[in-house]
Amino acid sequence: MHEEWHEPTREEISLPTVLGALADPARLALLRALHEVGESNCGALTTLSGLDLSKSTVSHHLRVLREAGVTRTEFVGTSRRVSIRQDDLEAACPGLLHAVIGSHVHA
Amino acid sequence: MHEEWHEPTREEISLPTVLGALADPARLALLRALHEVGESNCGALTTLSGLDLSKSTVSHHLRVLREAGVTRTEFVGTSRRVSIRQDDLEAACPGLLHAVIGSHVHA
DNA sequence: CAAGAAGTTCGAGATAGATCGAACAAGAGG
DNA sequence: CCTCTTGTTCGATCTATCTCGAACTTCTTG
Repeated sequence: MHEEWHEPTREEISLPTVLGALADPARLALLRALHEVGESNCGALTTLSGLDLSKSTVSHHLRVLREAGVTRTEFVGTSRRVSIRQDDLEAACPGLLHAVIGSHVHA
Repeated sequence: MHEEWHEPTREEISLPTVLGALADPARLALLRALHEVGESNCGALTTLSGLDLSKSTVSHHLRVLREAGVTRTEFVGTSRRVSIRQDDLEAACPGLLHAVIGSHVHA
């Protein structure tokens, strides 16, 4: 099979859900790493973000981001290409991504 | 007693905590009502926001907002004056409040 | 002072979330 | 075909969150 997963359409993106997805240090770290590098696969992203979490946990976090509409995930062989849905996010929650990514507040 | 509660200083405000505080429809509704009216007390805020929640639940949500550094709460007799810490929030998480309050994404 | 009004706190119940290891699926390479 | 690499899914566990009603604290007011 491996039909793509369900990712919300731009109109389906909901602010509380997005905020919930971002309200976790691990996911924030993943998102920032992703923003720096543009796009990446799960393993590289884990390393890049400096997280010490199991594969399954990272997979879980990436799923939360994906299902909130924050990221896009494409199949590339046995790997995945993850990227930020910048345009959709900007349309749904103007300014939010920038505020979160660019913030100097950490941890 | 009734010394004021502990509210985080501007420097203590953390992005994940703020995002967590905002990642709830009820708190988002309270915050929007608060933003419209400038400042208010708990009861009026409950009415204004159109929420159908018990006093204790609203008290809980306002506590989460307060402890995240999003709102300020002052004692006024037996009532409370709640307001948004706009400056501190803008300093700690630039653009975030505006992105969240001004968003056209609902529910 | 007695009543009432405004909130808080506590304890309980239910639901959601984070994390892991083990088992699984599927492409890539020899 | 066998094995390695990448991720996903499942089940379990632990912790946090939402919600309420009941009891309490403090002011305010008759």
